[in-house]
Amino acid sequence: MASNLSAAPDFRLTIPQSDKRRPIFFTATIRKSSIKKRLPISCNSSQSSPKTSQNLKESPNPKNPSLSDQLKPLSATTLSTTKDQRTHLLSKPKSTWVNPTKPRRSVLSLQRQKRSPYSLNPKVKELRLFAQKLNDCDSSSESAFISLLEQIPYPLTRENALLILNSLKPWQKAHLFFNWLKTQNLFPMETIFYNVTMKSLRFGRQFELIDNLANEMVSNEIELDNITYSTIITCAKRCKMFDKALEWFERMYKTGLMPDEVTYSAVLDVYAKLGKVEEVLSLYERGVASGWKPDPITFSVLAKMFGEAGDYDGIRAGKPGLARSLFEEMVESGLTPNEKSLTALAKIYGKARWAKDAMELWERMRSNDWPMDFILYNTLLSMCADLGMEEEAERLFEDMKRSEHCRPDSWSFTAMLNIYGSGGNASKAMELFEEMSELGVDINVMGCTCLIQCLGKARRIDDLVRVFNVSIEGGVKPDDRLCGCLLSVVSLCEESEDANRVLTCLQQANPRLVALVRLIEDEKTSYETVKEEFRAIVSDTAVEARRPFCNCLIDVCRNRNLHGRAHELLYLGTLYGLYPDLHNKTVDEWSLDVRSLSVGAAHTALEEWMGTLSKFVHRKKELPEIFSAHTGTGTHKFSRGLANAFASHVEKLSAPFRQSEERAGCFVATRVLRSGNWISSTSKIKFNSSTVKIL
DNA sequence: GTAGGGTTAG
Repeated sequence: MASNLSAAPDFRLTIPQSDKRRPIFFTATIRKSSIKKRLPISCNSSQSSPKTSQNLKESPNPKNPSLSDQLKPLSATTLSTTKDQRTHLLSKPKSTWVNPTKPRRSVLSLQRQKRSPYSLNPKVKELRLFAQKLNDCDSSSESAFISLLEQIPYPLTRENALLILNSLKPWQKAHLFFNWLKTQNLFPMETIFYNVTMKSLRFGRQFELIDNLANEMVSNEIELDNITYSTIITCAKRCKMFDKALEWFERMYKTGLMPDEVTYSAVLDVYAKLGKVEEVLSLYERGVASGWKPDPITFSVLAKMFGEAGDYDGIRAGKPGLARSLFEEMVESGLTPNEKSLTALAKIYGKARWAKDAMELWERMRSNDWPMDFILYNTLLSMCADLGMEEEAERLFEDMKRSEHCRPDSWSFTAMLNIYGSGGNASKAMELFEEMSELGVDINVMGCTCLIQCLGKARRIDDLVRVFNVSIEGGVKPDDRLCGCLLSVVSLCEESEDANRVLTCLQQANPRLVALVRLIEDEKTSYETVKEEFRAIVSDTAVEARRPFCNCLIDVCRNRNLHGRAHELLYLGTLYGLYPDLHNKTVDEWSLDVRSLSVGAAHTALEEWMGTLSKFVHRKKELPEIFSAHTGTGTHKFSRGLANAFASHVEKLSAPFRQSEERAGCFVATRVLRSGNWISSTSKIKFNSSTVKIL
């Protein structure tokens, strides 16, 4: 086949814009350079320079499938792609893939790149000492470093140079040494010298230097091997330059080099970090179809992705199930899961609220004597916190105390504080706090937040104030979440004296927020004033704490019977984008989603919504058949109680919503066509139960 | 950190 490099098609992977949110497989297209309507995979894609592209000896030879080809939807090749079948595929890859008449092209090399054998260097000790001297010399002076280098008391053979290069840190020194070596012309600079230098540069996150070195290799026709590519790719990944990582992966394919499993799993992780779940699964499945048996590291990459991709408050998205199938497959194939694989899985089970699987996993870990480290212990404790498994957490915590290398640290204590906190066990949480001071384990801002939340719910304001003060003295820097937590306690306080004591704590952490509370409490404050101060504070607050701030402020108002102000705040929250998915309207159904709202904010939102409906009725505008309000089922520990509170509020308003039997966590009312006679009274709309059919 | 891949919260 004639190969004309300049006319070679652009094989960059592209995803049609309209397909970005498709649940199953995206469509990859091989784009000719003239077609520009597609989105590149990265938002900031940079093309390699023409010079390096040519030097890479890229070939359109179909034996070297491009990444785009790897990612073609399986439906276009041999597999159907429904979720059920995928789960089956993951558990029985071989039987699904056998196709003797048309074997699939391999996408990765099953043989991991061999390293050159380590030759024993008789001068290893002395050379290490010399390298240490180089490491110790003044980093700011290049000339001092070079002159010291020139005093090397040993012949600078290839092996000696490699040993020194390997021992130099930080990256600046390794880089200097490497550049100096090149000027000495003592021996040819082979791939391994570049690889070792690149690894050092990676520690310094010096992607640009690595990129330069890689291009230099291409120019000088020094072979780039799998170790080179995986180092480049992981450096780009660590620098969050995902487009560069993928670009180098593409370049590797184009030169005809097959990735081995290390490079391949590094790339899977790049896609995982980009949130491109379907692409990861596609690559994974193709790898398996090539005969690859993924190892525990690949499992961790996939499992971590599943853990982050799941919509855990929604319909569960099927991802935890895939992680479980993969895990079982891995164990069945004879691999022993390690600490990191187990950490990833424990995290998923916790987030997915899969208590039974979590318990079984733990039993298996114990009976099989699978490895544990302190991160795994801490993750298991967090999992117990997610699942409310207090006794199991206590057992684990005791295990840690008895262990030699996994003594509880501030993470472990925080997890325990979270467990006692979410279980409402303020006494045990306080015992833990005392234990921490005895053991000299400092409480951190997260532990402090959990404990204060717990003490606030138990109305133990004395303890709360003490914990806050001790934490501040111990160096805790309050963040926005801790402030939100204090504000939520303020909203719970029935006695103004208690509220004021908590506000005194909050004053130290966020005086402006306290000033806002004072403003909104004062009925004389104008809406415009509240709006301006609210906007200023929200824009200054961490994104994840903005909505909680607004929720709490609304709660404060409601608890002080300042309903008008609560409505103003809900409006402001909506105005500034804190409640983006609150309302949804289709022709047939109008819905209100209050899952991310506090009880007070949810009440306010319902009143607001019904007020709007009332206006529609008055104006005789067309109404949908169904009205629904989503409170969630309360499976998440922070959303418990919302459904109950909502139910009683609905009853108080005599609104005809009832919990739906078919749709969990959903209140539904429906309009009766024959009448449509909606009656409103005073400020609230009343759905007359004689005219409204209740589902 | 002895040429390459993956781990922890409120």
